[in-house]
Amino acid sequence: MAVFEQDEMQNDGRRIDFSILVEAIGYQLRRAQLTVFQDFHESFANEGLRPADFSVLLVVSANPGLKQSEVAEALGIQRANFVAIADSLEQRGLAERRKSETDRRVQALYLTERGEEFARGMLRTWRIHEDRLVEKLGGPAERDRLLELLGRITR
Amino acid sequence: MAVFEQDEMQNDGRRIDFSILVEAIGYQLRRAQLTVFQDFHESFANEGLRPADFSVLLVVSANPGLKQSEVAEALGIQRANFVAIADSLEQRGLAERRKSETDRRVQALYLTERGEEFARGMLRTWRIHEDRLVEKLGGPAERDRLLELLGRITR
DNA sequence: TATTGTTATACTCTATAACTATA
DNA sequence: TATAGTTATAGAGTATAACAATA
Repeated sequence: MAVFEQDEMQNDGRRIDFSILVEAIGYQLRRAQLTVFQDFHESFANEGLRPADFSVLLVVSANPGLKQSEVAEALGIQRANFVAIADSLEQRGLAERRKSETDRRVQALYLTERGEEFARGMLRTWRIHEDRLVEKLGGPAERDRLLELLGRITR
Repeated sequence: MAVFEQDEMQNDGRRIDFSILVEAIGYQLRRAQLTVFQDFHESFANEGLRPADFSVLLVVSANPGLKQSEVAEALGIQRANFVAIADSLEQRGLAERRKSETDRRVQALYLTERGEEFARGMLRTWRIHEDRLVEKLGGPAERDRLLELLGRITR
């Protein structure tokens, strides 16, 4: 997304009137989300880690043995689209699929030892990213307040 | 996005541990944004109006005569991608391009009379959508607080 | 030379339908 | 019949390069 300031000077000195966009929750939510994802992307540029990979690694690490479809649904990812994500994590040696003994249809997901180690480093990088955001917000209290307000929208 | 609750019961009664995702600003921001855009999409299903169309109509209405590239940059849209948006608004008879007299390269944008009328109805629909969100948040004070926190991230 | 609008193109993300193997 | 994983595919949204017209 282009870097710009609201009510920025443009157009030969005339200010652009953003009208009610400045108070549109969806618009401001979208802009903030893009800003945060941009920072996330730069933080993980070396690892080539996308937000979806990050969330899958966290959930599988905390819930070893979950079915693919359970991880996918928990994260709001269609199971069809989850296949490529699991493929990539498996090819990178970070996760593995194991066929369930009791139901041969299901693939249970686990992190490899290398995956667990990768996740630990990933979390260190993530905390730096997150701390930068918390500082922008003004502190942990503001972070908590933001999360609480976002939660009211989501649930 | 799939409808789900955090820490929802899944996996035969075992709760899924979302680990630090519950306190990840980017993740919760993304979820909230998807929820709001989903509501926006349903609110404007009849008009077939996308968020980008909405923001362009608002900015052009409030700033008649802006150049295409100015509108695009203000909204964080690449000028190449803006062409199709302007095409569609023009084809629907809502906006029009007028070649500048002083600089024959630039296309200045204006809403048609029909476009202005459309925008007024659009705003009525939008306010219902927005009021629904404000109610979820708890009231106008919470809305203002959320916008303020989002602003700290964005700028 | 630089800028505006444009076209073409590619890449990511997301959504849907249909197949397979198992249950 | 139903479910889990998979494949194929299509549609958004977004990013970059290059071109024509104009400055």
